[in-house]
Amino acid sequence: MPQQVSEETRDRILDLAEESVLARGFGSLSISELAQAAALSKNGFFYHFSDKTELARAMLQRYVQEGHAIFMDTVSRTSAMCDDPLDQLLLLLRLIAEHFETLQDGGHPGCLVAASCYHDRLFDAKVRAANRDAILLRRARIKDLIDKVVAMRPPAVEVDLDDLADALCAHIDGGIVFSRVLNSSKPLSDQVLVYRSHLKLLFDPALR
Amino acid sequence: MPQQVSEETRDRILDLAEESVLARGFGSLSISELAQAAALSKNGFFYHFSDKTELARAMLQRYVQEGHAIFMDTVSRTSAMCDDPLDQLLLLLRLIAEHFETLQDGGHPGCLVAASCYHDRLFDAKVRAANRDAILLRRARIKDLIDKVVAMRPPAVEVDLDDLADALCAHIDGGIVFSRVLNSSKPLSDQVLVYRSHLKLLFDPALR
DNA sequence: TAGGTACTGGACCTGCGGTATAGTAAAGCC
DNA sequence: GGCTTTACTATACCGCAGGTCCAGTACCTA
Repeated sequence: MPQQVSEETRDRILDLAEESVLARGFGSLSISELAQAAALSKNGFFYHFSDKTELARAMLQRYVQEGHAIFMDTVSRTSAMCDDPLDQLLLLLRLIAEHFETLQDGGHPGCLVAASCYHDRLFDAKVRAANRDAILLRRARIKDLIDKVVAMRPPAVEVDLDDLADALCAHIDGGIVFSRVLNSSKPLSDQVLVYRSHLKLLFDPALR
Repeated sequence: MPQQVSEETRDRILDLAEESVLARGFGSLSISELAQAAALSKNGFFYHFSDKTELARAMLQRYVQEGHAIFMDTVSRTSAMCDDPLDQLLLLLRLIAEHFETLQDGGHPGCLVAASCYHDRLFDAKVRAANRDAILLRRARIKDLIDKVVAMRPPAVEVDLDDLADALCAHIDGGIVFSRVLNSSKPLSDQVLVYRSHLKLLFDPALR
């Protein structure tokens, strides 16, 4: 009865799978339960995904694409709002922190990249490679922003810019762990603000 | 045939379980395989742990205790090596970074606290509470060190000291993700050094 | 009306978590 | 030397989940 298009059902499965994987881990994801939650038979699930690994691949791909789109969208909004690269970056971080803070009950659902890195032996080399590419792409996009800042004013101390770019993701991934364990969205947004404060110290001449 | 004491076998099981959980996640941990790897029958495993949840509890408990002991040991070594609190803290971070850098092939095995926070719905409230207490304890120990620094010299900008203490764990947890995904120990030690550089900027008067 | 799409239902196999029962080799004790 | 405890093994079993196979079927499009 294909009144419902394939894409819709696929996305519904991915939504439910993502929620479950972030809460219980990939190995504990039950395909029967997942199918039931998506109002499908077990075979209905296997019509869309050949097996669990293909599901994992699709989840990660969608997660990375969506995350990248949201990030780039926020970047373009901030660059429209102010001219100075440092102001743009600081504003971006404030927006990210505010976004995280508005997340209610239970805080951030979790980062699939971080979660899947703790399941990596479950996946094949393709999935791991996609994960690596996703991380390197994000580092590159953040580094673009930092590079623009550095071009205008040198940092207060010497620092590797790749590492500095990675540090944002580190604060976020670490902040997610705190937020989950302490069951509050505050530690996550606070970690973004710690990073923001670090960049201000590094680049803001008014503080020297 | 009790020529081997219970503790030894238990620790052997926990070692193997930890390795497997960090590589594949808790849900994918097979008790049959685990028992076989530990040269035990399946019933031999259940002699030591009543079920998977008790295994998880024991793993986390041991991980947290050992981690705390190593951390406190390193702290006492650094406090014997220099007098100034800032020097002690900066030295501690350098030692931690160096320790991480020496880890070969595949880098850091992973943080069980971070891994288990992505499996938390699998565990009971007791395990989650223990996890929370472990994180708060570690935050408190790091904050002790930062407090001593602040007592001697104020930070360059206002910053929440709890958040600053959390940031170290965030850099480490995030660094572990990078190290695992990029298959190198460097990103992890670099993240510790980024944190170190941040603290120097905040507290070192020579940089102002 | 033919063929593709998006499924359902049911049978089946394998393997795992977990339980139960019976047995056993070694060590410690009295 | 016998008794108990410790630390297991072996075998059998249950229920459930992942996954495969096959036969069908309601709807849509050409």
